[in-house]
Amino acid sequence: MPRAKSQSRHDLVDNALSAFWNNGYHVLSMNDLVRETGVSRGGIYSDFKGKRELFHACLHRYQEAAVTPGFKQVEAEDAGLPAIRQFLNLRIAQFEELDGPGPGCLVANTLAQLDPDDGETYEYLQTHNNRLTRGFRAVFARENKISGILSEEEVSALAEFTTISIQGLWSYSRKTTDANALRQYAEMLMSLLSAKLRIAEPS
Amino acid sequence: MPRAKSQSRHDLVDNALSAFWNNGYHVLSMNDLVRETGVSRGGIYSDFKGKRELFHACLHRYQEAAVTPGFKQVEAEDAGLPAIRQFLNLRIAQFEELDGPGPGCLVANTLAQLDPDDGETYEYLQTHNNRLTRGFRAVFARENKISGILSEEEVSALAEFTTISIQGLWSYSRKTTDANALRQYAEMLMSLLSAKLRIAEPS
DNA sequence: CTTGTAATAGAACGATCATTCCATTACAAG
DNA sequence: CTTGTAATGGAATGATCGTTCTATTACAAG
Repeated sequence: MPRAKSQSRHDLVDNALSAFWNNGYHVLSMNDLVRETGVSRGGIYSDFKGKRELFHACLHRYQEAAVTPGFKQVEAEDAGLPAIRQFLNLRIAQFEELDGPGPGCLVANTLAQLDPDDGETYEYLQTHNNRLTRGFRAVFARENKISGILSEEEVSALAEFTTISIQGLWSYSRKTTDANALRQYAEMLMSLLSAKLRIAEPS
Repeated sequence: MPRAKSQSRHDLVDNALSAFWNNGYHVLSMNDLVRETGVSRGGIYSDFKGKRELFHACLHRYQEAAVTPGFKQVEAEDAGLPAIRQFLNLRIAQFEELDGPGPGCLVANTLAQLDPDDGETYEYLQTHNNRLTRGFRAVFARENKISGILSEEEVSALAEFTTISIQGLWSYSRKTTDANALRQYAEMLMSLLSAKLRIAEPS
């Protein structure tokens, strides 16, 4: 047993994820994947039917490796607006550790280069966005319960707005090296959300 | 003279633009371009050095063909928040004329699949975003002059936020067929901007 | 040690890529 | 009509793509 399969497969997906994330599905070749993951061609094809199936595994891993660590605070039972700010801060802090532009959001990147008839990938992206919107909506509903200013529809609309707007942030983070611009966006978003919910802005 | 060059070149870029816009740079092959534009391989290569140069011409055409028609109202000397709303409405109306999801924003799409060391394309995308931010900032500064609530820095931050946030809208429009979701986003954005500027929301 | 197996490196394959080239066609100018 | 030219369709090229296959290596179990 030259290589423990379960462990190697874990590393394979992990490394493939960051490779896809940084370079994009179409730009990244199998040669690149072999080099970046350290796993041979045969090894990859013994675990996955092909490039696309490996990519789908990476999309799944992306949730638990990149989204969940920050977003579980937003999904917590008692989460408020500060949880959303922490979610943004975490990703911006990760961005700051890099020298160049960040990889953005794998889901948003994939969406921009999605083959129109790739239904399987499409559904995954939908699931991701639904998760974000549901998390935001729960937070907004909780915050709104205090004042009760917004209707249920307005709370949902605000959650969907936040999901869409934040997609723009990850997209933008691929083009800039200035973490301050991202922080400024995050501050402004929190300010606008606080105002809409009639909540005193946190210092 | 079997084909008037100036006219054919105009059509070539126009058709190539919509092809790139819908399919993305890497997915679209030269065979596709020949088929979609109706111009032969030789014709394309006599006008452009290659696929990349044609794409850059399309990025340039994108400004005048897709961005300017709606955004010039925002850039007008007397433009206010309603001009921004009209800008969004126009693009959403164009989206509605399609049956499936829209092509989103060519700049945002390109950004998500940008080769990290393609500086020329990178600079073009920067220019596009600067144009949007400058337009928004002028509007916000004008609207803020009435009440004077926001500082100059806050006006700039709000403009940059708007540019980034709207990128998310175009990204999202690639995944949905529901124009109402886009309209709901636009309404919410305008509502948040109005609140920040302490302006009575337009009915 | 030998044996069995899992993973390797890398050749090979057919398809497709961007690009180049060329013989042919279409049409305006003379 | 003939001539010149601009554009065409399509073959050819070399590179690279995703995928398959094979001979070899590395290592645990007996």
